[in-house]
Amino acid sequence: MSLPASPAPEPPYIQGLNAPQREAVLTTEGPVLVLAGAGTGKTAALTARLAHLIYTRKAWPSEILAVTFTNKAAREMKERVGRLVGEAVEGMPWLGTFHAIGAKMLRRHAELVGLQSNFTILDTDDQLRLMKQLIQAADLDEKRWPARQLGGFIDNWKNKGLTPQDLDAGESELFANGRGKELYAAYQARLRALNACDFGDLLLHMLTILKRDRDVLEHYQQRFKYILVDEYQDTNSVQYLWLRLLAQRHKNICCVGDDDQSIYSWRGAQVENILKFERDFPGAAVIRLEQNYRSTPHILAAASGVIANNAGRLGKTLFTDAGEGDKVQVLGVWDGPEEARRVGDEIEAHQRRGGSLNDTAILVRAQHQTREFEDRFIAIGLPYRIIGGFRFYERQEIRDALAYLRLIFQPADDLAFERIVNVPKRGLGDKAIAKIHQLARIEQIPLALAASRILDSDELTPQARRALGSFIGDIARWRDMANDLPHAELARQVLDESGYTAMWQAEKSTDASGRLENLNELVRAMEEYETLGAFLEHVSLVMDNDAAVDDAKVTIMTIHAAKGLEFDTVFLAGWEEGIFPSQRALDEGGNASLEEERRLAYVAITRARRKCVILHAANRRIYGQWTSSIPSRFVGELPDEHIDSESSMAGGESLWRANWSERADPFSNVGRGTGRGPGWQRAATTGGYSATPQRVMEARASAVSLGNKGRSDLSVGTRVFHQKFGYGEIAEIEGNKLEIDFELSGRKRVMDSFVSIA
DNA sequence: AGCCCGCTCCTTTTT
DNA sequence: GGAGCGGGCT
Repeated sequence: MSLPASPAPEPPYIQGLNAPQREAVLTTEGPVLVLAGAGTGKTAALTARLAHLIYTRKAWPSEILAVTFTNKAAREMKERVGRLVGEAVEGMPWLGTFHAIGAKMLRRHAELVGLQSNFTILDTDDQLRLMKQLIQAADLDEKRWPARQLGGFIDNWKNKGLTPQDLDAGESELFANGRGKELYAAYQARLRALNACDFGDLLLHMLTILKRDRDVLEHYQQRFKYILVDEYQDTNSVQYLWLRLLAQRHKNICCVGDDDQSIYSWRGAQVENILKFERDFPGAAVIRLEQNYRSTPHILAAASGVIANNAGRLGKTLFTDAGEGDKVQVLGVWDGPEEARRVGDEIEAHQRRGGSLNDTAILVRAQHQTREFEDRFIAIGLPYRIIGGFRFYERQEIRDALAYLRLIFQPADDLAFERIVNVPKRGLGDKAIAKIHQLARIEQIPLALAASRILDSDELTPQARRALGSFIGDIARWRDMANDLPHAELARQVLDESGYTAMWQAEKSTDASGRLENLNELVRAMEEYETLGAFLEHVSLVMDNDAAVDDAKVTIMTIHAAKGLEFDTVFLAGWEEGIFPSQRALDEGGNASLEEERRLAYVAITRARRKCVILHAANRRIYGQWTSSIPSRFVGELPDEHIDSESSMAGGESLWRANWSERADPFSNVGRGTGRGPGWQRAATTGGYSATPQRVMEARASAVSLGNKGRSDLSVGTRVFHQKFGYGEIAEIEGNKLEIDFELSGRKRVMDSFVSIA
């Protein structure tokens, strides 16, 4: 940039940035790769960069393409840029998620791939139903070739940028003995007929257009003077190809990312994209953000120690000015319930010291691990929130409601028709629906049209005919109303008159009221949108169900969901072989996926600002079976001088750690059984450990024998807590079996591992 | 048309 | 252990 003769006062967005951050902001021309370690002020630098481009008039807001992966990131960036540059700048039209931007472009050029611009964006459920139909139509056994699997392959192909025509025999061979290509093509044809897209299409169709249509490509190449990409390590092939094409003209592309935080390869993300950036964009400036503003030195050192075991990193050395702080705490416990109990205890103690629950999180590898904590926290009345699960628009009631609206606005939306033709129950069974399908297929007409035609025939039973007749009549009536009612009001009436609201009101289950609430929220949200189309786009692409952070609650979530977040205190639960690293990763992905698990561990640890507690249990119930487990290899990779270890079992913890430090990878030679259950469990029973150091076996044996001996912390008269039976007092002890007088449920005989000291 | 039972399969999931 | 699914029964 050109500098005035006398040093100008620093623009506000530059203040408070360190040297490399400034460099990331001011190096506007040419390709730039910003390697931003965890907690190094990446977002601050990114938003300042955007502000700088606008402030210095290098580009209008509408000439900057800024892509993120999450709506949350996009929203945050938009807000922060707005704050830096002021109201003068209207929101950046091309700042958003890849998918939102893809949809926006595709609506403008839909006809180039055989769609209309008002195409529907399908959710996973719709896709699955479609694929089931196609598998049936192809006369395949759905048991052998499940729709889910086909869906997975198609997703993968789309992530790689492959259309059906691009598939080679090898790819096609993956599904149904080489019929993959045919089914993929059939699926795409069906989508086109329905004027619909799935998520993958939003990017793939657009890529097809950019590759095929010079005018469109040149238009966007010209427009986007500057391109900015967040979380570059998570980009997949289509996204990469997109960016390469779009950046071709001005070559001002700035990618920000951290190869150590690449945890989405299973979704098609290619870490290679970030590793080969300098080759893809010759002359690229590489800037490293290494000063960490988040965590204490011990936490940082623990995380660095773990990630150092990965090969092929670009390499960064994080440092911090923060004061010492506590060491990372490693806690070995007896079993899952004790793990939850210990975490609960610590949080309650934190609360008593005046700490807030909002700055505390429990991070797990897999969703099902949240359950143990949920049970415990309900029992002790500790407020918590679980992040994850269904997104707003993935909820059954929301999809049903949207299906009504879709059918009203797009009579040809067969998927919507199928979804709600008998919801609520109208007495239209498989037989009646099969007949409608048959007619639709023969006549090549939409289901809704076939349904109204079939009413004129005597194909249906009188009962079915009456039901279908009134359904079709209702739809037509609502379609008329749509012309002069605001769409929120229309939705309200449709839900009422269709009996859909009544259906949930009649339902006694506990979640029915929540569903009614969701429906209300859906209608309320509609009011804010000009058109139904705008609303539908919002709901399927943008709307998330992040529960408002209203009152103080502990957050429980997966490590994946925690990426990009930070908490004062973080509990990392279930650091055991087979759980984390997950058995699937060890079995299927080889070293590459072990390294991804390790990056996950790195992400997990670096979420903590002040306090990080890592837990592992000696026994855990896996698929309903009690199994003994050994600590994760990642526990062994934590540098000794930065951790404090503690075990609730005599001698157990220190013995385990000794084993790990002796050998880099005691599992390198574990046999891969083909039986069911976790691999190490299989290995243990099939002798797969043969070449493993003896002491691992001993450690395992001691853990098991400890189990048979019973717990030393319990004695007759001890007051205990049991998940199912509540509080009680031990009346008798026999090995690891207890006789307990429960306050509410009387005397019961239970395993000691099921109780905790109250 | 709808319910119940038994079999199967279990990660992560920004859009 | 438990959700989801298909088959068979009522």
